[in-house]
Amino acid sequence: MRISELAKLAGVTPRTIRYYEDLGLLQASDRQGTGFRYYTEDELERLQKINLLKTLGLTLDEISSVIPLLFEEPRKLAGKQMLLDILKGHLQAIDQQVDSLTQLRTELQERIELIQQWIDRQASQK
Amino acid sequence: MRISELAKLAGVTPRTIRYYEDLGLLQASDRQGTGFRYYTEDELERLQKINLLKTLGLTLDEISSVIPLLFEEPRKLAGKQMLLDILKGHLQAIDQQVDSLTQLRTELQERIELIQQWIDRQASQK
DNA sequence: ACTTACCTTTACGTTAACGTTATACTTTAA
DNA sequence: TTAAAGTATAACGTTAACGTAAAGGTAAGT
Repeated sequence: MRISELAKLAGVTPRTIRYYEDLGLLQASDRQGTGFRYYTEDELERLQKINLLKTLGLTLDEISSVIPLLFEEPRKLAGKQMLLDILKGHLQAIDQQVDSLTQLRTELQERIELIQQWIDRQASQK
Repeated sequence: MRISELAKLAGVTPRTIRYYEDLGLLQASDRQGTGFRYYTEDELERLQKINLLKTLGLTLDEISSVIPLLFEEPRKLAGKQMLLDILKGHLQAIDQQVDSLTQLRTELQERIELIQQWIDRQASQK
């Protein structure tokens, strides 16, 4: 597929895809010289993963350091204990984020009930 | 306390605090004319909440719409069913984000184990 | 070969969220 | 009451993550 189709499927614009290519985040699977860029399902999957990481609050810079660890073949990554530590660091960050979200969730829930009570009380008062 | 102390406690700069004031996100508890701004624990708590929401990926604009619902007294919010719906929307968004994080967590975990196996295999091979 | 619809690069523009001066004013302590 | 340390406003600067417009190149069908 070409760039516009990929863009639609991923919910972004062609400009965004080219921008990611400049950053080294996403390469076209086929390209001859300065011709059109062609993509496959693999690039779509990778792009969707990038979008997911963005909604989780990561910058493109941070994503650049995580994405390879998720898509590169293990044997190319192996031999580097450091990478394992980085991944484990991300794991911890995720756990902490889940904790924060869970706490915020509780707080929101309490607030909702409080306001609901207020509404109910006003309704029964007239 | 004054602006610099609040800034330190919250891990931001004074500039950031004034910027939030411009956006209507955080008001000083005491202010005479153009004199110094004074803050209390309440503002610290609110500022920390803002920081939390930021790490969760919300923009300051989005935070502006959530913060009042968390800190305003219920009776001022009541009477507006709409607000309840907004809060419930945020609840759903949080649940979805937790799901995404959980899935990413699993993926990371699998990756870690894969790489670990590779390292172990290489170690036992010499 | 030619049209049509997309695509290419280049380059300047935009917005959010502050950083960084510069200049003047407030507080507090001596 | 004056010196030192912190703070005030105003205004221009910066970076990330694209948007947008211009000028030309490509691919596919006819």
